Amino acid sequence: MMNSAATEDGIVDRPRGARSDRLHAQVIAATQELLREGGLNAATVDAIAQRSGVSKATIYKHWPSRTAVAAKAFGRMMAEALPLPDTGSTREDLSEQVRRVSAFYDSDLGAVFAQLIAACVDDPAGAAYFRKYFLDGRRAAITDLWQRGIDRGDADPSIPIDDVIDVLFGPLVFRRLTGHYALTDEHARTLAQTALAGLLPIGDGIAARTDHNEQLA
Amino acid sequence: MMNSAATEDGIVDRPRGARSDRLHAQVIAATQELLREGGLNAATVDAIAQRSGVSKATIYKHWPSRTAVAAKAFGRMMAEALPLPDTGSTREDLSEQVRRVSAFYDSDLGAVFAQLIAACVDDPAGAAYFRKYFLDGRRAAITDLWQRGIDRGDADPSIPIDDVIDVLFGPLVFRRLTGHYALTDEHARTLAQTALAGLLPIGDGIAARTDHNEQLA
Amino acid sequence: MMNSAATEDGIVDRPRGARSDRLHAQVIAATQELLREGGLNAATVDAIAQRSGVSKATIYKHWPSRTAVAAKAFGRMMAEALPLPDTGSTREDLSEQVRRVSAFYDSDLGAVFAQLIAACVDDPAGAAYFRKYFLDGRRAAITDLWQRGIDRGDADPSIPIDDVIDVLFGPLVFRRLTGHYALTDEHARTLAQTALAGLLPIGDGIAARTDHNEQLA
Amino acid sequence: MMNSAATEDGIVDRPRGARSDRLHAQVIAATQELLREGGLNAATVDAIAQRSGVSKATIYKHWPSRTAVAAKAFGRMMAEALPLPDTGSTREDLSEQVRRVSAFYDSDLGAVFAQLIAACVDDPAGAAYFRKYFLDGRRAAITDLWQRGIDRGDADPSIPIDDVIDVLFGPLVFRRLTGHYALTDEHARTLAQTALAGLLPIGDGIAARTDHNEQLA
DNA sequence: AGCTAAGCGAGACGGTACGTCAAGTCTTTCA
DNA sequence: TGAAAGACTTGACGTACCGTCTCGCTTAGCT
Repeated sequence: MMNSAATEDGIVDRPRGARSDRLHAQVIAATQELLREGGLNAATVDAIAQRSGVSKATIYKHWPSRTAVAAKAFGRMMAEALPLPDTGSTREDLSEQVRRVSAFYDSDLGAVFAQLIAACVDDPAGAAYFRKYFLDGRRAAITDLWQRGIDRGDADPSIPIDDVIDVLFGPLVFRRLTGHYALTDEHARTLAQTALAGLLPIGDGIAARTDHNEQLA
Repeated sequence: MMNSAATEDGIVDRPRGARSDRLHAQVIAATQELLREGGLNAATVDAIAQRSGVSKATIYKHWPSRTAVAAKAFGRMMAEALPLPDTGSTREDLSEQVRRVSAFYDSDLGAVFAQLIAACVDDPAGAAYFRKYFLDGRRAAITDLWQRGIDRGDADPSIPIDDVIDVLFGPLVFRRLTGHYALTDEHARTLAQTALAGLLPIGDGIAARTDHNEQLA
Repeated sequence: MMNSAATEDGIVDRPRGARSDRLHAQVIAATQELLREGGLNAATVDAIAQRSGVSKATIYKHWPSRTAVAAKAFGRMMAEALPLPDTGSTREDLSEQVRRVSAFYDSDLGAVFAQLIAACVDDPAGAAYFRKYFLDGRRAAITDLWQRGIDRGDADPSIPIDDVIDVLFGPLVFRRLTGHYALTDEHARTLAQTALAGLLPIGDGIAARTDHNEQLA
Repeated sequence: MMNSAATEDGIVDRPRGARSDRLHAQVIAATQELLREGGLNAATVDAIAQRSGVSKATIYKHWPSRTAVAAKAFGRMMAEALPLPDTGSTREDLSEQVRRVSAFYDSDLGAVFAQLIAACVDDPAGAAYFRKYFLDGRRAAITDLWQRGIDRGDADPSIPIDDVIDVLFGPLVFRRLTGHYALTDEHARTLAQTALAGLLPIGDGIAARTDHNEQLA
């Protein structure tokens, strides 16, 4: 399945050199165009090869699978999208971000996002690329935002950041993939509120948002 | 794409009659076997036809797509799995359920679940089946659990049930699909706690878990 | 390598039926065109599929390999070529036929013949087709010619027909393939004479052309 | 197609010098190993380059094509194989040689021989190498044998030597390539007898093996 | 009981993309 | 400066699976 040296996480150790880098960039650019024009289904390896002028064989030397190419191209493409809000309030920031991400998922590029996640299910190597070139960046951004909150004193440092991120955005991913609940701004706003406030009332055997770590003992 | 009358939600209005019902059951049974043996990839339409003794053409008269068949088979297969806990405490019940679902996602059949979600992305008709025969049942169960909490007084009736469900289980789906965070029992336990307690402390401009609807105004 | 039921000699037992027959004929016709236009190299499976309107997958259901398709197409194409001479003299007939075959090998279609033979070397299944649809017919024709000579009394029935054929035409094949000796009419005429007369003089411990079987004792 | 100066017959005029000679020898040796181990298909240019430690570019400076390399390697490899018999009788010598060559063609290296001939069909430059480094030597040997016969008086000097060789060995080549007739010792023996005695009886309007040239007039 | 028409089994088919392979060319780097 | 290393293009390969389609056979259900 893989035809190049690969590090343990499935990321291919691609050829080095100026020429190689140029080809690499051409492939990414062509893939981005195709993703924009017709989604993941349009970004076949043949189409990428043709559009980029780089041969299929070379593409398979640089990436382990089509999904990996698309994941990297998509990650680069979205790098500057969805800039973080900075209202001074962590609650506001997160709520706003949930709404923005919801709107994004509901867009054409959001469909590409869904296709990529889907493609990762049977392609662990591709999934590694998706995480490295898309997810990691997104999650780092939210982590920054959260850290600001901690510094400011309105975020609880004892909550695992992965929980923070996934409780806020996991629901949107779930909804986007199965379509069981519409990705409207209204729903996003409510979701943020629900997630941020916690589901159950205080005093149900647990103090709300205090002493988080203790509860695990 | 569809070769039978279909209702607006993509569910095919299949032929009626005893014979038809028998064939239907055979297909579902064969598909379940195949899903168990080799996941979604093993459940090709050809394989289902061969194993069930029902022809491909007939299968496509009963379902709009392969995904739809698999979704229904999977739904039936999982119907009795993951029975709801009933500890008397909503918090305990939900926390326990999050852990069970996490363990399920981490299993072989959890992989099938992920494959089905993935397959739904480019197959709206299949997605309708997945929702109808799998998701809806799951969500109804959690809804019941939540209702018990409301009746008991430890659940807030103003929170949209879709938020309840998705905040608790969306993170697990997200993690299962991209693999960015392991589905361990430890993580599940913590996640439940985080989701149930709310992310931010009380007094950050909002009262925790009270007067939920008001906030939307 | 083979994806259809195949008889022991490598000939695929292709689907039956009117539609199937029509497709079969289309493939053969398209292949013949391509062979004429650009030789074996032009008759790629993709090209045949495109030109014939028959899909690649179907072609591979009817034949075990590209060589097999080409061999059959070529055999059908050449069926009426090179009609046997009938001068009343076996010597004259054979000599004439050697010259005709030499001229044929030297032509464009002779090049295709050489390419087919070459392709058979690493494709036993293709070779079976080449023998069945091309060689066998040719050899049967020479056998007929030879039988006329036997009936007439000027051919020796004790000589194995395979020796007759191969001594006369094997040299031409050899020359065509390696190009070590030109396929001129002059050379063909001389070759026929040499082959027909025998290489060594009478009285070299063996009687010329008499009692063939005895010599083996 | 060719990247070095080449003489008119396709033989590359390779670089001179001690270093160059060493590289040349390494390539030939590596190719011989590969041919022995896995036939022509194993002797890919990449494999030869790797095994010999000589780069592909350098190989293409010394030879016009892969076939050419293999042909030369094969020729060198077979140089001492199949030594000529010398029984004192031309008939015996030739008959014995036909049997030896038949046995050789039926061996593993005989398969390589067939693959090389096949490869020459679409590679005139390679064919030139095959003739120069393999065929020519073989043919010269038979020519010597035949000359001994002429000197001895039991071979007819008027028969073109190319006819002698091709009538005797062309049939074996033909049989080896298409597999239409088995390469058994029995068949070889009979073939030699047939070829050496001539196909048609004396008195069929031509004197057997006499006055060969006259017949052409 | 026989007729008829829908339902069905069997499986051929087109389409589309996949990932692979090897030949031959070209570039970069090293000694 | 010449070769090693190896990246790159090209072109074809054979495979897989989807969803469609055609052809008879079967079997209800009606006459």
